[in-house]
Amino acid sequence: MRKRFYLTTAIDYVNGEPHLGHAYEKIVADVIARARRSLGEEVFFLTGLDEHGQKVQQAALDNGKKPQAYCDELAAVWKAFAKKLNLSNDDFVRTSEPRHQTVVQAILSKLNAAGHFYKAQYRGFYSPKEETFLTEKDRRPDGSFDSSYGQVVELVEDNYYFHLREHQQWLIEHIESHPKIDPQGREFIEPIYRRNEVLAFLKNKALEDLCISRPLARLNWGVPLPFDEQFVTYVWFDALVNYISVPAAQGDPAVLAALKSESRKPKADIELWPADVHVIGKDILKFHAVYWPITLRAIGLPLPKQILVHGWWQKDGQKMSKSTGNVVDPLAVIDEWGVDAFRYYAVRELDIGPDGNWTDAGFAARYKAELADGIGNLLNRSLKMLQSYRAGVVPPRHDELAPQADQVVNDTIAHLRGNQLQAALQRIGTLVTRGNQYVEQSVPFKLAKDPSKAARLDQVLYNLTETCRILAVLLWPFIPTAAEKIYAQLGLDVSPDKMSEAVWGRLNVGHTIGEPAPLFPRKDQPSK
RNA sequence: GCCAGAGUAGCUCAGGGGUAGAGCAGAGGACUCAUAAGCCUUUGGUCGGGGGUUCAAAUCCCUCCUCUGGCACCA
Repeated sequence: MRKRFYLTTAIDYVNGEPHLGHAYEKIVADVIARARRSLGEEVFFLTGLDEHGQKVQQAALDNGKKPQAYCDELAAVWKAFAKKLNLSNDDFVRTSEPRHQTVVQAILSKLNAAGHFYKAQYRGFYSPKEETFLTEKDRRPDGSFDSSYGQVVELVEDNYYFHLREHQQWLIEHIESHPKIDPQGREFIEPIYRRNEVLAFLKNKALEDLCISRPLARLNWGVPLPFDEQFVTYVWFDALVNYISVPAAQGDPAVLAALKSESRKPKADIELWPADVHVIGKDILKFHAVYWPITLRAIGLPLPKQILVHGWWQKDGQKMSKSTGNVVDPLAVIDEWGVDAFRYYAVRELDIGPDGNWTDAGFAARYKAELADGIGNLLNRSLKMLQSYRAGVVPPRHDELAPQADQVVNDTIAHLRGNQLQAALQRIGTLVTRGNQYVEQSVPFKLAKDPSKAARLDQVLYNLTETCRILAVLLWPFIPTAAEKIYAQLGLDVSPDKMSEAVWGRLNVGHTIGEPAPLFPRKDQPSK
């Protein structure tokens, strides 16, 4: 029994269509999850849905449905989306689930009993569309509000607030004192410029207390406050708790102890909290880097080890927007190109952190150059030669390319441990290039014409075949089904899902490979 | 407005006082095992403008311009 590598994605707001941004974040998390499993760690990968709130309530009403029934329908869509992306998540949380809500209420009770909340009257402007309170600062000189807020109403109402100010100093210190949490030098908040933003935010002004309730009269689709039935919980407070409500439901001893839960029995074999990585978008950094750590501290739980912040995608250099039709539909791309190509491009094109730019031409170019003509062609030419010249039977081991393969394996593992997924793919790409160069230099097709060169041909064919096998193991976290196809073509009936197999020489003499077939079929674009 | 960061080859970016780099795109070549794939060679740049420090500046300083991000919301 040992602690699992626990990683999460943001939970998506159910009331919308899955788009490229959602897909990207989930793929990044999935690659990390698969990489860690491949490296031999026990992993728990969580994703899910945020279902409460005004907009969902309103949308359900507009559709003539009860919120729960409405969410059930949409949840099916989102779960199918996760499957389509080939996510390897271990659980899928929905905030409307009882297992989640009981934890939210237990936390609210605990924090309230400990005096973290107070009730106060709020008077001011509110945007139902954005579910947010507005201040005088949000007002334009003429007194109006930006149209993005929709209809703005003036409210006078009581609400519960979470004392934050007393937490400001220790949080600053925590962020500053946790710059390096492992040998790769990962920050508590990464990339470092996001960390600096949070520090600047915390240092520049006093935190305003967080409003954690909404009056039942205005919103009933939420988790009721256990100590005041006239209110439900603010959606953000509700949503963040998913990161520990699922561990609680799974029986994580640390979380259950903090909640003093008597209804659930700890399971000794499930140690999840603290999370190793929260993968989030830059838009929700403040919730994860400020409100969430403070909430955890108040509950008495340790903080997550890392918040990994990714950027946003543009399409053709422009912000994606439904109204202009300037969007990338992940499902359409996957249907046309396959899920592996989609996963590959997303991770290869955009490093975790900066914003990226999706272009269809760029996608097609990478598919052709790196997948079809790169790894795909190397595999195909290697196996076809082994099939033609040696009837598909692996010759005796030979280690000509072993040193370079070992280096690529070592570097790739280091990159994966540091969540440097783009760098890992780039490094793997150098082994593909090396394989193709090796074919040109060793000219096996010429050796095959000269019977006196048979021994040399054996050597070359072994090096090529073994390189392909190593590549399958390295690529598995990124493009699992393609990696498995490589193994199948090599005649190996297991999955290349263990990095410990990325060791030169595991392919045995006398083994017979399977049938070669184009891994990423070339797509000749109709010339327009 | 304020605070960061960035402006280097057609594109994406690395370099960070001492002869300008990579990948892709473009051009040329030899080959033929392969998904007409791959490999080799190669053309591109007064390193945003101006001023300064220095024997020497893409690199340090000043100034201006432009872009991006954060300061208020959103995967």
